[in-house]
Amino acid sequence: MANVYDVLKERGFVEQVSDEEGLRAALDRPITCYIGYDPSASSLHVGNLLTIMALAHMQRHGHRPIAIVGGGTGMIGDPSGRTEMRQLLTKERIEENLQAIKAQIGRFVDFSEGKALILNNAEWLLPLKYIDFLREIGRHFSVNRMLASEAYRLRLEKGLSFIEFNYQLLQAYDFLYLYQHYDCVLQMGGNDQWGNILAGVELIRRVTGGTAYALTFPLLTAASGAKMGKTAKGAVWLDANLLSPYEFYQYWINTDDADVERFLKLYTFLPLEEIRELCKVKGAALRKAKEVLAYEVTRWVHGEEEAQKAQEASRRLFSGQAAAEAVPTTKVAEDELRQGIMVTELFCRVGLTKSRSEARRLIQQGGAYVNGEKVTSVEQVVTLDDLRDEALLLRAGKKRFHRVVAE
RNA sequence: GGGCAGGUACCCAAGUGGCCAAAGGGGACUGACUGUAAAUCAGUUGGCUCAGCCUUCGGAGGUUCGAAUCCUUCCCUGCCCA
Repeated sequence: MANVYDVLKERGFVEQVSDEEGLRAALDRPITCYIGYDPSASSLHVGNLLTIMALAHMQRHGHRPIAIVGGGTGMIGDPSGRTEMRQLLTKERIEENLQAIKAQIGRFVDFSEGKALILNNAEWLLPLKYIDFLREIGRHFSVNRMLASEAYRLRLEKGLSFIEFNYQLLQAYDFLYLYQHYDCVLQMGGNDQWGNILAGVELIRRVTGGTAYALTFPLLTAASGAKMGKTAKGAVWLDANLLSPYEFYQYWINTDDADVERFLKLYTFLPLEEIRELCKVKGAALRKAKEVLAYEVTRWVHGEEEAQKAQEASRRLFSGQAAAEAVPTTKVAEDELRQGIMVTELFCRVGLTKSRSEARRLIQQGGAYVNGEKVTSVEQVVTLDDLRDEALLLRAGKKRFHRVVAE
């Protein structure tokens, strides 16, 4: 079997490694590795998906991945890469999120028979004794060095509270703990975690004399510069309740030309030759590759059936046909429709616009459509008669659709 | 605890008694062009019963015909001192 390191490297997962030769050699035999997840939200998002892909690759190559859900570190909040202190979450909130995330990761990684583990670092972090911790772990950290690091320099200008300053020690301690109790020798994470991960590698060396490795993934930004998995409307969630499979599919099919190949390598398991073949073309033909990307990722996250529905809905909408059920839908009382609803009100209600003023503007700018026909007046009213096949298709701009049904 | 500098719309950032729903930039949205891409150009970007009205400039009070702008007080942040 190929060495995972080579697989990860050629698919574009590797940004930095602490000891390339050493790690590659270590990966010749099954090892245990880990990635930490932050329980600050009840769902993971596309940004995390990259790291889940990495865990999946590890597992497929016979290694044992551990997913740490940061029930303990989540109580602190990582200052890296942030300019402001994050809001501290309550214990209850963290516990809820943790359960949700645990279930989510389970869909991508096989946790049966100890083939992978999912652990909550609260288990060993919460019982820590302050003085003991300072004497055993704290003494290995140089404040001077921490302050000099890139991760903290930014925050030094904006302010950094003591609680956040401790984050790195805790994450390093996690790694040490996993090294000692689970034989875990590799920690991976986004490149913003480089400093924290290295701190762990070093702590392991100082405390045990052992060797551990660090590997970071590129912090993905789309060619547009936007952070991966973030849209103006918020994160691209993996949870179907937070973001429907249709919308998820749309996110991917709208990928920049320049990103398609890179994303196919990172977010799908398609063989590299196939990906290269798909991306050989230029121009509009590249849309085929985007379709494959959108379909594959949606399938991996939401399952075959949902992926098919999303794809079909997408194809139909953009070829001018009626709306399929997978399109985001809002129910409106039949009585209300019978009496008639202002278009501005309707666009606002289904979330296509944030306010009626915005809907009004949209109409004035010629970007509002009902059943494919441009809305020409802000006064326009929609009634039951406008239903086609029991549904109403609203469109804002070029590609935001919403379906309305009566109930 | 003391001194200083700050807290403006999604973000950055002007404004320092009326001409301020608040410059400029970023972002976002719409239109043109297109390929559900990018780039480019143009417009829009607090709310509403929209030629008008209402609510915003850290919170609460106050001065004034009139405040984002002045005063009091409270909260928060940074820097310096302890």
